[in-house]
This record gives sequence, C-alpha cells and structure tokens, in this order.
Amino acid sequence: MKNVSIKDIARYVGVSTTTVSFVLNGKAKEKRISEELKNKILKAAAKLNYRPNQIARGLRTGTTHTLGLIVEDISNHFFAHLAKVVEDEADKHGYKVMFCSTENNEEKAVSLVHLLKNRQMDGYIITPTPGLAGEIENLLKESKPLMLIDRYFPELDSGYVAIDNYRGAHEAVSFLIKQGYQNIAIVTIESEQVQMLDRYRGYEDALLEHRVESDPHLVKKIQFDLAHDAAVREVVSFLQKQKKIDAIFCTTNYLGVYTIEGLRHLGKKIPDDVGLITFDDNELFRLGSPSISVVAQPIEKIGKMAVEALIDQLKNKTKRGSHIVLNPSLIIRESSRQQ
Amino acid sequence: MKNVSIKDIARYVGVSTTTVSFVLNGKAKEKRISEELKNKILKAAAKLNYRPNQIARGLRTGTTHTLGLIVEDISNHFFAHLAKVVEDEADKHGYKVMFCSTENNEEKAVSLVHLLKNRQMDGYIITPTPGLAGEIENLLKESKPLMLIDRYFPELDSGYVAIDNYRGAHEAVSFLIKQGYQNIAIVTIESEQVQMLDRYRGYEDALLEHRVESDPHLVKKIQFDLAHDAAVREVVSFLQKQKKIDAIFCTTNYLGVYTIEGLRHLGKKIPDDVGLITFDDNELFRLGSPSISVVAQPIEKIGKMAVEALIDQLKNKTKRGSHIVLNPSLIIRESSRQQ
DNA sequence: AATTGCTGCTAAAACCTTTTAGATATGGGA
DNA sequence: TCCCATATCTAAAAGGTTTTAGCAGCAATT
Repeated sequence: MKNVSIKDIARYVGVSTTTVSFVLNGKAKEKRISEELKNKILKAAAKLNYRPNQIARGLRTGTTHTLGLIVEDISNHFFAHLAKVVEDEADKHGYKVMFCSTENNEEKAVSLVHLLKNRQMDGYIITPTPGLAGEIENLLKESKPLMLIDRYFPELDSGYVAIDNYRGAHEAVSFLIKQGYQNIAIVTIESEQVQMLDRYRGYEDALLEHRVESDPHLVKKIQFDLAHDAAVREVVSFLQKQKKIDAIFCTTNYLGVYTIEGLRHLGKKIPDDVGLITFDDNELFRLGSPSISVVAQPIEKIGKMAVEALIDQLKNKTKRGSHIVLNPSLIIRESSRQQ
Repeated sequence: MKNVSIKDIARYVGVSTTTVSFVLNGKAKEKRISEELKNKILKAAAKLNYRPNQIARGLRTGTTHTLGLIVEDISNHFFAHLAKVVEDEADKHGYKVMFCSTENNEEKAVSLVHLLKNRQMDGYIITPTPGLAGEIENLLKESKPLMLIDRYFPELDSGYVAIDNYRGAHEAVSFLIKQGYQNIAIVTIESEQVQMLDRYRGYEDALLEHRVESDPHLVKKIQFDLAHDAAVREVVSFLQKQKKIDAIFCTTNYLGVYTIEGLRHLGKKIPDDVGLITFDDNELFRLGSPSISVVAQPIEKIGKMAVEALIDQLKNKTKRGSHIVLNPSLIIRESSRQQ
C-alpha cells in the first residue's frame, strides 16, 4: 500500500502539486491561493491522511530536522541522562535526535561522523574521542552547526559546553584534605583528553596548596576499554600495593563503581578505612550505604545549553558556537567523613 | 562547498552516472563494466572523497537503513542498556537506530510513531504505551517490520520479545514466603499493561499457593507519571498506614528505588525490618548496602533477539515476527534474607 | 549479406518535495 | 479597442540516487 503523496491530493482536488505544496506549507496567503481552494486542499489532505515524506523533503531542501548526538556510551547513566535532556530540548524546537556511542574508540567515532554526515544531520552534538579533531575540523570547515560536549579541543575554534573540571577536582580533593585524610589516591583513566587532564591538575594543585606531599605511587590510571571485572581487579591490586592510601578520588562514575567494588572486595570500610569522592552522581552514590560524596555535573543544564547553542547556530547561519563552562557542585555525603 | 555527487565522478571520468552507480554498488561484473573502467571509477571516487547521499538513496530505494526504537525513557537504566544493545546489534547488520522516549504518554507515543514513519524507518522496535494498539495495527497493515518489546498487545498479531513476568514475580514472592515473611506488600504502577498484570498475578498466585492470605491493603499502585519526590511520599504514607508489612515486592526498578528511599526515610532496616525484592537489576541494587535481591531481565538477550527478529523480517519479506518469551532470573542478595 | 549474440556502456524515468519563473483570466483605465 | 495590473494558479526543474530498457559495435554463425 503506497503512501499518499502530494500528487494524490493534487489529483483528488484537481489542482497542481505546486498549489498543494504551497497550501500545505502555510504559504497560501503569500502565494495568493484563494481561501476556498485552500480549504478544499486542507480537507483533502486530512481525508487522505497525508503525511509528508521527510526523505523527499530532506533531499529537496537539504535539511532533515535531525540532530546527531555522539556520546561515549549511551548505557552510562551520565550520557543516558544527557541524551534524554537533549531529546527533550530538541523536540521543543522540532528536531529529532540520532544517538550513537563511540565507546571512546577513535575509528568508530570517525565512522560515526561520516555516517551522520551521509544522513545529512542539520547539526551535531559530539563527545569527541581523542583522535576526532580532524573530523571536527572538517565539520567546522563545512560550517555545520556543531557543539562539543563534556570535553573539547583547545586548539579548535568550535563551540562547546563543558564544566570546570579543574575546579570540581580541586574542591573535592581539598575537602578530603580538610577532613584529615593524608594519603589521597586518584583513580583516573589513561587519557590525554582535556577534561581528564584538568581533573588531574585539580587533584595535584589541591595537594600542593595544602602542602600535602604528592606521591606518584598514589596515581592509578586505568585503561578505558578494560572490561568491568578486569578493571575491578586493577583497583584491588592497586589498593593492595599502596597500603597507606586513606582516601580516593575517582575521576568518573564508572571508576567510582569499580573502586567501591574493589574496596568491598578487600573488606575496607568507607569512610572509616578509606574516604571516597567520585565524579558524577547517580542512584548508587546517592542511595547506597554509605552514600558517596560526588562532584556532580549539571547534566540538565549541559544538555539544554548545548541544544540551545546549536539551534542558535542553525538559525543565525553566521555565528560560531560559544564556549560555555559550567560549575560542577560538590555534594557531601557519608563517604568522605573522617571518623 | 557542495558535496561531491555521483555526477561529479561521472564527469571526472567521462562516463555516465549509471556506470558510476553500478560500479559503486559492486555490480560491475553483473553489469559487465570492464575491469579497467571499474578501477578508474573507484579511484576517482576515492580521490574526490565521494560519500553517497543517503537521503537521495533513501528516496529512490525507499529504504533508509535506519531502525526506530521507541522506549519509555532513555534515561532509565533498563532502557538505556537496552538501547545500547540494540545500537550494537543493529550496527552489525549495517543499520542505525533512532531512539525516542514516550514517557509512557500515549499522545507522545502516537506522534513518535508518525514521526518515525514520515522518516521512513525500515523497521521498528517499540515499547508500546497503553493506547498505542491502533498505531501498531497500522504498521502491521502496512507490513512494516516490527517487534514489540517488554510488553505487547495479546490481541494483536505482532512479533514481540518479552519475559515471563508471571514467573519472575511468582518466584520472587514465593522466595519471600519461604524466607518466612508473612505480610508481603506489592508496590506496582497503575496500569493495565500486560506485563504489569502478569507481575501482579504472579504475586497473587504465589500467595495463594503458599496459603498466605492476600490482603488488598497491601497492594500499592502508584501513578506512572508521579515525580520522584511525590512517589517516595506515596510509598512512605503507604508504609506508615500498613504497619504489618514485613516484605515488599516492587514491580519495576524505579519503584524499587522509591521504596528504598521510603524505607530509609522511615528508618526501617532492610532486610531485618522489611524484606525487599524488586524487578530489574542495576548498580544500586547490586552494590548498595544492603544489596537488593532482584528479578533480573536478560537485557542483552532481549535486545539481540528483537533486532535479530527484525532483521529477519526485513530480509524475508513475508514472515510475521515471532513471539519470544525469555526467562527472568531471581538474583538473591541481602535484602531478602530473614534475620 | 543478413542474423544472432555478446560486450560494454548509457538515456531517461522514478522516488516526492519545494521553488522559480511564468501562464491565464479578469477588470479597469486610457 | 488596447494595455496594464492584479489575482489565481501551474509547468518544470532541481535535489542525488537507482534501475529499466535499450543502444552501438563487433564477431560469429547461417
């Protein structure tokens, strides 16, 4: 059963497709179609249950009313939540969203960008992987509306919305120090990405400023693509080797989870044996026992501002995206209380 | 800067677009294009960095290589995880996925189906809302490949993959009874959807079979669209009224979360004051303290089988989707242990 | 010499819209 | 009577691809 097209309506009313198109696009007045004919056409469209073929429209106009959202992993709470916000915000402006996960894999990310380009996205929101700078640059050259999110390339002139990672880490670690912890480890991922470097610098500087000696043995970097169990084992052996650790700062939510599992495996009590603060909030951290102190990102705001900036670029063709830096908030819970 | 098209390649090589299309679609042999010309064209395509316009292709072929995935809420762990599995599986078959959330809102769901239809999805995976039967029927009439997921309409002849909800609930409640709990409440949502009814029947039958008297006062139905805090308050006032409750069975993951929060608010200890088993697994249930016993759904399998069945329908035009019912697994943790 | 069959390629239509550049008809003014 | 302005509508192109139907050229067969 074929879909009804504009042609069917035209035939039904006995009029040209041009006229139908004008009416259906609300240009009846502008194009001086008589009120009478206009109503006839509208009625016919409703009666035949006409639905415009967006593909054909997309081909003709070059616009798909679809945004591409590239995240690291849609099953991670942070990105899932972000995706929902983006979906909702985009919807408000009449846009749909196509989601993709890179798994932080460079090749996959590149091919995703190609794929989305082939599908003529009107704009892009991207959590870039390390090697994606080239593709981002291409998008910019073609002056596609684009916002980076969560992280960015300092050398590229793209819009982005990120948080003050340095500050988040700095506050968290400073708080741990003030609570009396002395040997604060950091569990982070092996990555040269700007957001991770900033978090690391925040940790280092906080130690420095409070005259706590930093010890390279207390820095644990975990490969990004390690499987869950392997990652937990890494944490466990790290904790076994570095007995003096009395607090840990984790730079992502999943590292926080690994660390909790590791500590539990070793029978260490939080916060009595080891204090803990991690980046990103979720239900486990909020409701687990003990509850976990976190550096929470304003996910809703991040998503909203990214979409807003993107839509802005879409409307005002000229503008290059703005650089937006939001503040994270340190949420103190049980895991960082020195006994 | 315009994208290079097949025409540009044709001009560049001095040949017709037909030939280029044949070669680029790997039909060189079949269409008897000489090896020499074929290579020339391939080289030119690479050199000009040609990328096929999927919109144009979609218009011509009527196929977009895109699947529509409609879930309840992409930010819910269950659906986020499912989305990831679907994304990965679809990718293996060369398909992209467009995600949408219904928020269990009927109107939104209907308009999402329309939207995806307008965008010519090749197939649909849908978590239907109550009122969506009509739209589903339409899709079936137009013989669009379609799989329902998580729930289905018994009266419709659509394919689906679901779990044995009755069994999951039955096992959970039976286990609570065997642990010695006597006054087992159920916290569920107000819904006539088949999966919820099944879970409720499982609860009822388990009580019956073990000769535990069922008490309508121990049944708490919560509106789906209640905000987080309001829902928690509902649970709290329910627990306050029904003092005799010594165990609770929650029929969804978020109801489990509400209940944990409610119990904590009241200072009730799990499992000593109140035992708890909830549907769906997540990190909070797994790693929280106490850890929570759950009826876990095989999310990976659900996603895989749905995509597989869908692809099958796409290939073998004729087949109507199969009815797949998977078994949930009861994972016993600390929350259901009678002291 | 005419037919057949093969090889290697192409013209043009089709998919459904939007949009540009008119066409036609009517009435009014010179 | 002729021209112009206005109102109302339309033909046709364009967007990029796939695909059907078929064309030319040549060798082999009758």
